[in-house]
This record gives sequence, C-alpha cells and structure tokens, in this order.
Amino acid sequence: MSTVRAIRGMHDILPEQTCYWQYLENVISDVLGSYGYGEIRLPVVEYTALFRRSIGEVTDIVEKEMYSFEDRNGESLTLRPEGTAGCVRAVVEHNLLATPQRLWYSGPMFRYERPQKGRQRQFHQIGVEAFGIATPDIDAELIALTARLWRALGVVEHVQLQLNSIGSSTARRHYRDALVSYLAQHRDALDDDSVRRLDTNPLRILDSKHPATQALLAGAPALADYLDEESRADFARLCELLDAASVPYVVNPRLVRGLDYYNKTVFEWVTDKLGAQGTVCAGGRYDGLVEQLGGKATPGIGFAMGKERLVLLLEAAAQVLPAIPAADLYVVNAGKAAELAAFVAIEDLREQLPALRIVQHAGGGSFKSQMKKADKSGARWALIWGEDEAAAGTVTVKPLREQGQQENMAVAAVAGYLAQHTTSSEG
RNA sequence: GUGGCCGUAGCUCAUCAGGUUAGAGCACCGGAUUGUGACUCCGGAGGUGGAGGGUUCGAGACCCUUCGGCCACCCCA
Repeated sequence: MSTVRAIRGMHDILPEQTCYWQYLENVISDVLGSYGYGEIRLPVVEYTALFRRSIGEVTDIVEKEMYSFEDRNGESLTLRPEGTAGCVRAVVEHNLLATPQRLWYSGPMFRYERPQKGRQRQFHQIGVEAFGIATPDIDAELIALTARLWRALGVVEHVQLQLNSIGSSTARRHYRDALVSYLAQHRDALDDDSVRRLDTNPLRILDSKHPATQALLAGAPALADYLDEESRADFARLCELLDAASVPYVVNPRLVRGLDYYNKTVFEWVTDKLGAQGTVCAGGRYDGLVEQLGGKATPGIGFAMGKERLVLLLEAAAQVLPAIPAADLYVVNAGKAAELAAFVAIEDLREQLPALRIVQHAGGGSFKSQMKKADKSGARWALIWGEDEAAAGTVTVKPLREQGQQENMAVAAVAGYLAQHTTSSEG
C-alpha cells in the first residue's frame, strides 16, 4: 500500500480498545492514590547521556534499542526507553529529595526491538518510584500495592510474584567474579549468547533459557551465599512483611534484572497467559542511582508495569468489560426548522443532564435512515423532532431498548422524563 | 539482529495443474412503509489481490526483492 501508515511496532489504540485502557488507568490511579503516591509527568525525550549513565553501557537497551537522534543543535537526544532515569533526573533537578517521595508516572516508552506478542516499539508503562527510604518496609509497601492492584483488576489468579535479592554492589562484584571463574572453566558447555555475556554481563547468564546452560548453573556458586549482611537481613525482613500481609511469592535465586542500576531487592510479576513475554510488572531497588546521576546519595526503589501486557492479561482473564454504548440518547430531526429547534433544545438539555450522552444526528438523510442510526448507536431513547414537533414546540421520546410507547411532550418536560427514567431503572 | 508462518472487499474467508468481467457471509447504502429502528424480503456500492520487479501468450496463484502482521529466539514491561 502506498498510502500513509504507522511506523512498525507503533500501534494505534482504537476506540473499541480504549475502554480497557481507561478501566486499567482508573483502577491503577485509584490504587496508587490509596497509598498516597503522587503523579509526576515527565518528558518523553531526554539527553542520550542520561540513559547511558543509568541503564548501563553494555545493556541491550543502550547498545541497540534506543531511538536516538541529533537535535538541531547537534545534541544527542533519545526517546525514553524506560521511565526511572527521567524520574530520577527530575527529582534531582527540582530538589525533591529533602524528604521521601512516593511518585508515579505513565506514558509511552520506545525501544527498537522486533515486535512480538506483548512487545512493541512504542509501548506504555506505568512506573512507580519511592525515594529516600532505605528500609525494606518500603519494598514491602510497593509489592503489597501491586498485589492489591491485581486483585482490583481481577487478574490475581493469573500472576505470580518472583523475588530475589542481588545484594550490594560490592557483594555482587565478588559474586560475579566467582561466577565468571566457574563458568570460564566450562566455557565450551555454554551457549554462544552466554559466552558473550561472560565478558559483558555475566549475571544475566543466570536466567538463560538454554537447558545445557541451566544444567551447568546447578553446580555454580549461588548468589545468596555472597550476599552482604545488610542485604540478607533486609531481604528476610521483606519476606517477613509479605508473609504477614499474606502476599504469596516465590524466591527465585536466578532472578537478576537487566538494567545495571539495581541492587538488593528485585522482583517480577509473571504470568503464563501471555506467551513468551510473561513479565507484567518488574522492578527493584536502585540505591546508587540518584548519586550516580549527580544527586545527593538517596536510596530508591521502583517498578514498571507494561500496559499493553496488562490489557492482554485482562482479556486473557476474560475480564469482560460491559460494552458502553456510544450514546444514551440519539436525536432524530427532520427539516430545517426541526434541526434548529433540536439543536437549541439539546444544548439546553446537556446543561441540565451533563452525564447523559446525547448524539444529535448530523449529515442529513431520510427519517428512516436516521432511525436506523439511532438504533445502531445503542442509545436507549430516540428523541424525535419532526416538522410537527417543531411547529408545536414539542418532542417525541421513543424508547428503543425496552417496552413502552413513545410519548409526545413539551420540550421543557424532556429533562424531567429522562432524569426519572435514568435513575429509576439503573443499577 | 536471527528463524518460522502469513498479507485477496471495512471484517472473516473462498477461488486456484497459472486461463474470459476475483466470489460468499457479516458490515455498509438504498427500497418494500412519501414521519419511526431491530426481524424478513429485494436491490446496490465496494478490490490497480500489501508494494515493486521477473518468468509466461496469459500471474492473486510460480520466482526474486521489499514493506507489514503474527509467533519464537535474543532481550525486556
């Protein structure tokens, strides 16, 4: 097709889908509000250096997935591939870190990847971050919040929480050395990707899907044995809090996260309902990141949820949302006089009943075709303005969905009629 | 970046040893009721067969390229 088209992996969300999105967004913002988190709105574009410094130079995101381009002044900019870096930048820039901050944001992210189920080049995340709290109570709070969200969305039976601690950066460095020296001895048993990661990002070998590699890892040194005391204690406390709150989890000692800035607690909510891209929400602690980006040393922890994946999960969980008709009321009008009378009266009606969705027919057409449109719209009533009505100053209200005769009434009586029928038969 | 499957009407699909004006259902528009929807009946419109090239007397079908979709790897939300 030579006509205009969207960029690969960047999808429109059409009206029939947006009801899921709105539902999701409403539930999420309610739950976040109930924990006292405040919304922060962030730019979609940042200096490229921000992401290089925070996400990590050797990560796939930075190496090959960023949408980077030069500004007109030669500055390298990047469409954000994730939200945490920009959020940290913002709280540092605006000096919000004097006291703890609980924040959330929502919006599009961009990664140049091969599209797949649950993965697009422009996708949407909701991110939640808490700054300035070093103790594991905040870890537990964030996780409890997500658990509450799954309950609210009706998908809690379809997700599982995986939890791990990857320790302090020094503990992790010691562990990494031990892991590398172990794996280096068995280099020929490793798959190609893992061999490559031996030099770049050895911890990621832990969650390799290769059976042979996994078998090899059974004999490898365990991350848990290298944890520093504080990480160990904090992790134990986190587990204790989650147990107390009856939030089920499984400790996955192989769980490491892809971005460099994580330490201590890492977690993922996964589902088996979405094919290969089963992670629906993931995050962890990043105590060094604020300082790394030039702020005063401040602990942080956060997570991100993929909205596309949550919408898919809602659908997979058969969370069927009631179809919302486009209109409550469809206004049929015949003739110039009727059109004018209807136009004026309907504006007034909207004033009186702002919650009512009123569609006035536009574009002409026969009376019959207008009635068909009224029916197709899903409206509960047709408001009929013909030449007789226009002359008499009345209007005919015809129920389209239920029993009952149409009634001719004074224009001024319509609001009362509708108000009465709307409240009496709802719920 | 790698691999597999797939692009025919708005949607779901058919056609086909390569052979005249590419079909159906649903949706859409009009009529049967000159002011009344749904059901029914009748009629109509709608496709340069993703795009570009090639083979052939002839290509939607075969070949190549390209773009896109889906799925998986990689990686991640």
